[in-house]
Amino acid sequence: MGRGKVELKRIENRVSRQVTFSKRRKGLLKKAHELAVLCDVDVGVVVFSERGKLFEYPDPPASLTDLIRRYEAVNNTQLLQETHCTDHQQQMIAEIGRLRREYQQLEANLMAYTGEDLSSVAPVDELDELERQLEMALSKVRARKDELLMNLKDELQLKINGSGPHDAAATGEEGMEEEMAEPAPAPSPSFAYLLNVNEKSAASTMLQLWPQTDGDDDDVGTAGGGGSSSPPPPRGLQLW
Amino acid sequence: MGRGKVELKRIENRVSRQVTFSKRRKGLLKKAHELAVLCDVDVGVVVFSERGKLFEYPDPPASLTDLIRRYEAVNNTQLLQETHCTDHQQQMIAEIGRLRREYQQLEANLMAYTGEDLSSVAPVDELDELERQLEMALSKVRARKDELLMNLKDELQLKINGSGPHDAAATGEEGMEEEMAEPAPAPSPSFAYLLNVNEKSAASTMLQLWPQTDGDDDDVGTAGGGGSSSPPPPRGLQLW
DNA sequence: AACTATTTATAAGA
DNA sequence: TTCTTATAAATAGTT
Repeated sequence: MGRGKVELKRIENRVSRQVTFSKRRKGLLKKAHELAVLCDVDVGVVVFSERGKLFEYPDPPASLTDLIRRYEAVNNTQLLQETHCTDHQQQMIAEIGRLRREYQQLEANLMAYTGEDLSSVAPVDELDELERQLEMALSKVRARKDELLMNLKDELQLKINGSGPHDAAATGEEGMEEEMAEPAPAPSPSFAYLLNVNEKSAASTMLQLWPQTDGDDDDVGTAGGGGSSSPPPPRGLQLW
Repeated sequence: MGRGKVELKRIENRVSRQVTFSKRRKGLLKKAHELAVLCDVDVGVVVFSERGKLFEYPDPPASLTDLIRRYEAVNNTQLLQETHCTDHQQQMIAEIGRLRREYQQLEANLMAYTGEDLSSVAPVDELDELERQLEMALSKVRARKDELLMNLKDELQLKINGSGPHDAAATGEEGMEEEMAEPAPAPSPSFAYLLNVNEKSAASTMLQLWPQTDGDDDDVGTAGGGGSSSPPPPRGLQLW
């Protein structure tokens, strides 16, 4: 509903995400209310904004608590009453501070790299360095592109020469790749506009922060050529 | 929505009430899902039919329990002074999760931009786009460098020629932003190797997480880049 | 369950 | 953020 159709995926633009959140949250709570009234049933809704703010139905959560009890009864769930929070709070605070700092730093780097905000690159010689790096990056990207294109070309040529009862037609220029060139890319998480944070698994959310499987947890094989870097270390600290 | 408007009151007819319940319940859960995905937030819905049957979102109620826990935490906090920490904990947990996700995303972008790891940029046309962006960045950086160099040149020339004690220099045509032009960068956060987190600015930043700028209802501005972020509820207990 | 005619919800834009 | 408007969706009443 709206001027345009919208894909069911995380809205990357921060502002529109916020706006949409506001509108749809309101809509959802309204729907919940209508359902409850029209059909004379019990409905409970909780929504946590990105920053942890709570929105709920019913509004005076008088009965929401009861609903939750009912829910737990049905599910045989028990809430743990943990009161030992203080210990870990310091650790969490530290963690958040660290993450914020790292994020800002990273963001500044990206802004510089993009040329969007060069204010963090004051001295001329740093600009020079940045220029060099960009040139490097550019050549790498071009190399990669060429590589892919060459692979594609080879594949197509094979199809034409080799077997061939199948159509070898449209190959002319419409280089539609069916998958991608051979041995490399695994994830391919939508590149889109740089700087836009794209999320793949928004759906059922977090609270799984420290996966418990302390062993290994990365999924993105980083570590490009030489500069492997380890980002936010999975710094242990089981909090629960 | 429908052939006719309906009053917001219990539908007396048993059958239509049942039918409407079925339709609207489905609609509600769908809306909940959309909200969760589009806005990347946590949403929980429970619906008890008249006969007590439970319907819920998220579907595999894996996290619904967590949501309830969060809800209780928030809820209790308003009443119980003792468990205040849990509230903050939940918020902190949410914050940490969000930061981690955003950090990883940003990192992936930077890795791509740097050309260090192009695995996230699979399709050829995305590489093409990236190439374009890098070229843009490069030209911006060069422009900035030239600009600085020109300023420098002018300044020097003025010193040689005019020798006026005061600087009336570079004002000539610099449409520069007011804040930072040339007058000596204060911070200069070491550009160095991209990806390297510079720890200098660490100290002052952190632990100022939720500025306590109490507002009203909706949460507003985020923080992502700018940094300013609007606080989660005032819910007492300053931790820092 | 399907099928429309309508009402709602909203995405964009101001 | 709120208002407005064009459209997409949800769904009430019908088949």
